[in-house]
Amino acid sequence: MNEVRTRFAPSPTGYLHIGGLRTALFTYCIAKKAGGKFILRIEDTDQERYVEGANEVIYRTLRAVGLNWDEGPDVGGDYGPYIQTERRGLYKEYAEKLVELGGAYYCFCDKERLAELKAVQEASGVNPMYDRHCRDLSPEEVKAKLEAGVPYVIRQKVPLEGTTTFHDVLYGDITVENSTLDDQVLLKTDGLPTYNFANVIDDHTMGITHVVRGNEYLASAPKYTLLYKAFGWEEPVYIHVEHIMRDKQHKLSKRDGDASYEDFIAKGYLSEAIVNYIALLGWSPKGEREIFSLPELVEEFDIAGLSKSPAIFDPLKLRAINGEYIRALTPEKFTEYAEPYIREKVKREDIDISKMAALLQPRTEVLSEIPDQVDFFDEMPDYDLSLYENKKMKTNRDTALEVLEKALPVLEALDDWTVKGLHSALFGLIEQMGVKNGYVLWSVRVAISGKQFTPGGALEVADIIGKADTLSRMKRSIEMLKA
RNA sequence: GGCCCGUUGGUCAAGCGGCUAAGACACCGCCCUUUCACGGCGGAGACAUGAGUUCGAUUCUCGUACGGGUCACCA
Repeated sequence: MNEVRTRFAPSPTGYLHIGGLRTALFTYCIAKKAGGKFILRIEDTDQERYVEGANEVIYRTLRAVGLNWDEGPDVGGDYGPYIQTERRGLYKEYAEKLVELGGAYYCFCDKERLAELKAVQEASGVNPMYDRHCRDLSPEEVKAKLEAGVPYVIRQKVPLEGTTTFHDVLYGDITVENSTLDDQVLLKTDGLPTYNFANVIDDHTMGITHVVRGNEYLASAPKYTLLYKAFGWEEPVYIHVEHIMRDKQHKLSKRDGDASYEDFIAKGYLSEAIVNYIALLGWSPKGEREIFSLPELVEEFDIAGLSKSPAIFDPLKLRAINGEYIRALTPEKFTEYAEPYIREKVKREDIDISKMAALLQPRTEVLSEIPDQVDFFDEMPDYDLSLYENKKMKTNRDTALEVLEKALPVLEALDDWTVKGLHSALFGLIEQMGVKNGYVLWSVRVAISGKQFTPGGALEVADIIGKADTLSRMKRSIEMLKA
């Protein structure tokens, strides 16, 4: 029984798209579920698009989410090198071998001729395809040109007639007419392979058993099948996955500003939540549970749960899942994550961050929304007195003034400045006045926060900002109500 | 345009010939509650369309519409 070997093969473009990350995730799951190997390969054959430092972005992101590879550029392995430009000689060798096998041929057409050809074809409404001008050059002609140093490419020799069928786990058999297939370039003038060729050579020589890739490759898949056949190699299992969309007609793209993993981290999303959410885009687990850690995902993963139609990325759902992860955090961990965000707005040193974090945790879905929730702790903002008007609490400016004037001395006399102490003091007043809790507490909370919504109620806010600040804020609010 | 693929509520989706067509997010209402949240309960909301096959189609076949992919010396 052969070991399952899967690979993630990104191009170093400088950032890792969320769709690519999802492909990596599925690829990883397939390997790990079967106890196999997950391999990282860098597809950098396009010299013009090379971006400095791009490989590191890939390593960093994959490691951050826990998709550790068993073989790859920086960790090595028995099938290296794992960077395509470092395998350059291999492709040429195989390309030449394919020529001998009759599956490819040398082509000396220059770009000008090709452009002209394409222009003519387009003008006459024909599908642009290479006209196979060099396909039947005699061995002597080829030899002469090669010796003369004429630049060349090697093209695939697609059968003129018949059909080709390839198999995809999700889509089943897909059959196409060979006549619709172009004699695509396999080896470029610069001696490097095109994706179409490198991919086949690498997957085979690296012993890849399952290929997960974006569905944009579905159309070229038959050509790969032909290549495998020409070499006499066994094809890997194909799984083409649909795209992640921004809306019904647009893919989630770099231009949307929120398509990369690092964008989401910067916005205060948790790594685990991102992974969990993207797993649910285009894949569904068997049961009704939808919160999974990476190891659980591996355990739960089943190719049968993959979807054949595109999925629209829903930021709201990501938020909700992120909220679940935040709530599941230990208080210590949440405090650690939240502190930098709290500190954006809260500078005073006498504040108990962990108390504040405890209030924030159940009402935070994304870390970046914390600053706006805590902007009143350092200093109470100016606020509109209409905040005191609340129908349900039966409060208004007049009742607020009455309540605050009664509460002030009670609090001034309070020594046990804790939530517990505050509770007994204010509830004593409530009982004495014979009113509902909210009648008193609503006004107090507004008076010391100046906000309609706060993390925690009057007791918690008073506890955190301390006695002195609470009293001075109340006095200020009383003055405002009197004016 | 040619070729390939897809189409279940607003979104993600379960479903694989017979179901009152799951569930989650979002939305609405109620409860809990000192606000907002959290939590609990409930509600509204879908098989693109036309034929066929079948005793019976969301499910199978074909057409139509709509959407996506692909047609590079990019991956």
